[in-house]
Amino acid sequence: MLDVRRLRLLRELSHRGTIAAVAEALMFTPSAVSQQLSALEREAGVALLERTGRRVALTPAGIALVGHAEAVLERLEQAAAELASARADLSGTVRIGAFPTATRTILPAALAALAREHPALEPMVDEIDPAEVAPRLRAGDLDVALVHEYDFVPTEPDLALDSLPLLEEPMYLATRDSPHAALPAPDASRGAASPAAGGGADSEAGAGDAGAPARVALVGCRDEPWIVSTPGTLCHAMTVRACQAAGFAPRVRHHIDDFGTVLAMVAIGQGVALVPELGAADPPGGVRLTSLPMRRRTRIAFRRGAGTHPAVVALTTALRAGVAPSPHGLGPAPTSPPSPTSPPAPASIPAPAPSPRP
Amino acid sequence: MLDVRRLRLLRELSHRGTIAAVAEALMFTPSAVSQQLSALEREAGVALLERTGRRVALTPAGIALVGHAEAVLERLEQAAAELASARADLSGTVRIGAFPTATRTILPAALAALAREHPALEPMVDEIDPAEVAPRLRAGDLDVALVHEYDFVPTEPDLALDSLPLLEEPMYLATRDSPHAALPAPDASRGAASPAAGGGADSEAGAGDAGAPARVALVGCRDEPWIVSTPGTLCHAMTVRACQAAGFAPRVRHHIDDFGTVLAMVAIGQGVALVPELGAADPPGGVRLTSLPMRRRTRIAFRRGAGTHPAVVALTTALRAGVAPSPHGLGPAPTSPPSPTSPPAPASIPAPAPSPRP
DNA sequence: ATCGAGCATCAGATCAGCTTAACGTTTGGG
DNA sequence: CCCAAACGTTAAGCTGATCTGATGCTCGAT
Repeated sequence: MLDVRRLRLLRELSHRGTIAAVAEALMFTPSAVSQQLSALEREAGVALLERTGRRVALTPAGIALVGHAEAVLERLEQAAAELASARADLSGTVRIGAFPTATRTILPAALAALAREHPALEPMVDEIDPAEVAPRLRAGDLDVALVHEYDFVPTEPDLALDSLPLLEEPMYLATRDSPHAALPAPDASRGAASPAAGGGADSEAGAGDAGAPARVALVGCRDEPWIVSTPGTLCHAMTVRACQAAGFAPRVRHHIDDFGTVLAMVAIGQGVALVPELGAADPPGGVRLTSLPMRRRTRIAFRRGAGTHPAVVALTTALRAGVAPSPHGLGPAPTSPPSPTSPPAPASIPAPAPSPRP
Repeated sequence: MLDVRRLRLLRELSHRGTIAAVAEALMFTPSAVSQQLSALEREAGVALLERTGRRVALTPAGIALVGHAEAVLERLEQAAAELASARADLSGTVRIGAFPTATRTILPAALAALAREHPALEPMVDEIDPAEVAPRLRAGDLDVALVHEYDFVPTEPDLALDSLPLLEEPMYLATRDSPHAALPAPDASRGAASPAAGGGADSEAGAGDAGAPARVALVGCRDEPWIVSTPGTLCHAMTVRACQAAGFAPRVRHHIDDFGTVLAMVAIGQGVALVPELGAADPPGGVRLTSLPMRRRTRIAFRRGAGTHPAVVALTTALRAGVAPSPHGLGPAPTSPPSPTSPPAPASIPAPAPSPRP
């Protein structure tokens, strides 16, 4: 009988590409992974890995086997979920991954509700960029994660993961708002003073192609210094891609992840930035927020098969309850098909942007 | 992650009922099985076994988990089958279980063809009663098995196994055929001299209810001594049930498994017997064979998921080729729906017969 | 009441699998 | 062109999981 633990190593290898990465992800030494994969090949009787130089690649048989591994692991996840449902009290720990903004805005209320409903359930939160979520969910480091996806930043599907929509929010262009501004006024300057008041309702082109109108708003800032997130994060990719789509490459001055800090920097004229509504809940004075027709969609991701796990259900319920009745303009995500085959969670930042660079 | 080896123990327990039986089947000591199941319960966090006196029973959670175990093991079986397909040469050993008659009649030709087509494949044959096939397939002792099922002997479905039809043959009542017979002549005495000549085509009621006509033929022998197979075998159950359905309990004189020997005993007047056509290919003189409207269906059984394993496919092909062009009256099984969800293989001799006893 | 079947537990032995350490190879950069 | 970092493999040693064997208990049958 094929060893499922070894199949799991193979699956990780198919995602990460190198044995060293698999080892790091699953907390082993590369030696152990190498030995176990060799053993797997031995019991399979077929070559699964092709040693090419200092790198390994999966053979067709290896790729096929990964498919079976995914199926088996999914079923085991389902079994674990059913067992957890059978347990009388919902106890143990849930490891939650969340991007920084979510940790501050939507998570606290959800955790409070969770503690009220299930006192024995101990949530553990990890602040983590969505780009790292997929590997850590697969590896079992995390059980649930809040991720977001932006227009312009495609998400590649992951067979091992599943996700449900949570909310959708508009994006804003943050510029300095001073009467004697040296900044060129953005053309589409209908900017609301605070999105918390006006809400997301004033974003004109709700769902259509976000390219053209966004370009109009952005090109006015093509010569401004930009404040973006740390390279490697999804938010960094988002800003760069949006600018590329508008036809220019942003001149980056600062790398700052926290949107509160970003807005403070904008207020003192250190640059412009793109911020999502949740990151601009309480903007400092002197910042003009221009609603863009780009949106950010936040989803709840988990391992495929774990969607019925009571802890996941409880957290999902708590998160939705915390989002739905909110007076904020950001509505809950349109109750889109909550099918289990809905677009999976994002993995990592892929492929270069298709737009040309001047 | 749930340990699949332990899940396999749980599945076996659900079939066999006692830890001791599981241990014997999987070549462990009861101690090891007990420890592993305890460990499984610990990692499940729920009670899976209910210790009731000196016996264990599965809890609802345990039963549910068995369902997942079946699914996981089936998928692993599929994976193994696909890997074997990817292997260039079909080599290794196939362990085949077959009932004695099949071992002598249909298996040799198939093994010869198999050796011709796949010289590197080494078949190992175990002569075994169909009643024991299911456990041994599940345990991995066997890879493929020839089993048969009789009218009157219901087969209980087994989620872990799958099967394909191979052939169908009529049953005969064997009685002494002497001019000055002290035996009462069977009413439906149209007996062909040799079934190999007349074939199964002269059995009147092909598929209909076999009860009534069979009763007519059998009741004439209600006072004869009977020769039946060893208790515990499927063939034993078949004769007893058929007689019960005809309204009497057979007076058993001999327990003999080999149908050739049975017919020899019939020829010298030691009793009467029910024999399938394959068991009566070359009957000795002095035996009258009366065709009955009962049929025996032979199937090829294997673990669910292994249906695409090249070794299984090769053996199935060889068996079918050996049966189809045969000049014998016994046709190949009517090409009934070869769906993978066709009636699974027989397990063991179940439930008492519904017919009353005088 | 006694016996045997079945299961749990404990101590000891065995073996699979992990880590450390050392080595060969490849590849990208200076 | 050369070097250093990255990657994978192998050998040796160790640890923990798991199996065996012995013991004790409970229950049902003779």
